[in-house]
Amino acid sequence: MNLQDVAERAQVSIATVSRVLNNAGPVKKSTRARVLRVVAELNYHPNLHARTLAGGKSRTLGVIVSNLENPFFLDIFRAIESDAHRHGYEVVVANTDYRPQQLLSSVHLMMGRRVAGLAVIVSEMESGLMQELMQSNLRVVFYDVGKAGGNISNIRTNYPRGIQKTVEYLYSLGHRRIGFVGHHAALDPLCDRQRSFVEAMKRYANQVEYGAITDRDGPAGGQQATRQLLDSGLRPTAIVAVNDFMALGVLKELRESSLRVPQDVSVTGYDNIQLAEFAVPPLTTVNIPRADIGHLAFKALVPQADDEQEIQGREFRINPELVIRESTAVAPPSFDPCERTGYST
Amino acid sequence: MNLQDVAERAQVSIATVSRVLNNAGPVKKSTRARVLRVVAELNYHPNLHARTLAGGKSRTLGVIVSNLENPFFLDIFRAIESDAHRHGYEVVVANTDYRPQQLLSSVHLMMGRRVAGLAVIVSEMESGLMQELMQSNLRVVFYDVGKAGGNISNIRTNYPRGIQKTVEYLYSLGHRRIGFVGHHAALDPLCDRQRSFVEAMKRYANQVEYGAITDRDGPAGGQQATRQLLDSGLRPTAIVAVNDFMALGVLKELRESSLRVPQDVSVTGYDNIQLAEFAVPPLTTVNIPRADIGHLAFKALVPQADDEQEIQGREFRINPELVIRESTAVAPPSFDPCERTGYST
DNA sequence: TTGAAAGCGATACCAC
DNA sequence: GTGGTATCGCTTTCAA
Repeated sequence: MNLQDVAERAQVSIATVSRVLNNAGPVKKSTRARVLRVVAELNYHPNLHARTLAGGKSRTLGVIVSNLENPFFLDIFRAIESDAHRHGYEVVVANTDYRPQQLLSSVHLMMGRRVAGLAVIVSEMESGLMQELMQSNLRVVFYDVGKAGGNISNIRTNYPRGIQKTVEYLYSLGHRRIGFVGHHAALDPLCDRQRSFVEAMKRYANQVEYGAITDRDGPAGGQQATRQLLDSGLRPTAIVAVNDFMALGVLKELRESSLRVPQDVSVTGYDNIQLAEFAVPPLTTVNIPRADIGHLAFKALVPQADDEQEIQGREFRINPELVIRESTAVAPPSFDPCERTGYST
Repeated sequence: MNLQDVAERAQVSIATVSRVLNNAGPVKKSTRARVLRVVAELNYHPNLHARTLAGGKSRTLGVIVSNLENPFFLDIFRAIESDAHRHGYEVVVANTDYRPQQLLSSVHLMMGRRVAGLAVIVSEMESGLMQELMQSNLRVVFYDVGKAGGNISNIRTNYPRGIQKTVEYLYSLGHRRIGFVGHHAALDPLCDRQRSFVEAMKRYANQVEYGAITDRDGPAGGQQATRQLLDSGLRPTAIVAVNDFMALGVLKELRESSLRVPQDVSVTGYDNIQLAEFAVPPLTTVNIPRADIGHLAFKALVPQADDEQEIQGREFRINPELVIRESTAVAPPSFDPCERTGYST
């Protein structure tokens, strides 16, 4: 069914039907009513592909994330979507599962859709794609990667700073043997996170750090990595998880190993997703305001009328704040002060 | 940038470029190479809107869910998406947040996109929309609602059966005062779930049931409803949550009220999402195989070559199985056997 | 206030 | 093998 069908039945031209459907141009009230009636009768819905093709403009935003299952990404997506809807935009989301190849094809798919803007909130960004995006004239906003300028905006949260605050806090509680639990070490941005941890540890002389990296984000991955960590021989008094979602698994493995949190081992997460409050015990973590990030992303992609100036190519900074709950406490007295070191993946 | 640009630069007609891009029809190897080189140089990506418009077919599936945040829905979506990608389809997802109005516009949006098929996995289905969908010739698959036939398939999980198994089990453990925690009682399908609980309870004479319904799916909603339940005066020895996601909040509220699970109060969920295993204590729940549901949905929407016959309008049934973990135990001795009854929302 | 017609960027059929 | 062109369903001038 198409405009033609509606037009015939309503005894008008397709141009008129189009005007009615778009509230564009003058239409006599009676004609308008008649057209609308026919549209309803026929249950007609305009072909959006034809519409964007003819119209030129897209009114659709693309959002690409690494792992929709991790509430961190979902929250950002939802904030973008809500702003978008409020402004008459649609958004289509793509999930990459941390696969660079999937990211590439998702980006191309979005380009094919001629989206009005693209938010790339992923951990698997690679420089080649970065280049391609910069050369395109697609409006893009990145998360914690790349630099602003031209068609590119970005949002930075300073992960190292958050980790540093965490390590500092644990140190102040007397923790010396601290383990790190992460995932996908092969991806640059995630490797950087791991490195942030190592750097933070270095600031405190004679520290031992140990990391276990798994290939899955999420509770199951966190649990597996923790098992590794415990088996490694290091007996950490604290474990820093790369994010809250993984920390959930850390807690579980400790519990199953009869280690009490926080009496025996302290645990920290990152992001402050809602589940962090529902964990047992509630997680000490670093707050990253996902909703704000979503709103900023939207602003970066859709120039607002009331914006003082051109916002294209802007850089936004977000400050990570430590949120202390019940998964951290003073380090237990050290029964076995033998120091070991090592970093396995 | 369009086919024309590529064609000119490669010194061929747009028809040839199209052939190359679609691997359709014969093209001389050298021409093909030249075209591909130009495509790469220009970083050209075909306009998908034009493509679907011209081609007629869509190669995109629509998925509409009530709450992406609830892993139940996300898991189904991911299964559909994975099958889709394997078969060269794309999928676009829409979230309704349990709002019938949002469902309606999402459906219309999908129609506008001329999707090849639509999976409607929601709790807010209303009969009017149902009718509209049946009259359209869009291939649709529903979850736990409507009946198969024509362009409509559906997948049924027999929620009442699962709840009955749960209540039966709790009863066998000696529980008599059982509370129910749900959300969005105004929506028919969710109201049915609540009713399933009441029915199950009725099978056991002299039973008291009490329900607290909130307006949010999820842990926060679960917690709030549980507080209501505890304040109500009924002192339940068991709480049945409408799903695992809410049960997470139930557990938290009980913990904060110094009620031990399962010693003081037993708790059950529904769905068997992964988080159920990570809850403290791990949740007794009813397994609903989300991945299978996703695969079935895909099968219902995309007729497979190797399918013995027409699968359109088929009905799939799924059997809910009780999964016993550690959140349920024998009912504690009854200190206060005063019976109360009531059902608040 | 309305209609006719020129695109939008592809696909696909038909010639050559 | 390759090119020309009708067509998909809509938006958008331009005339009437």
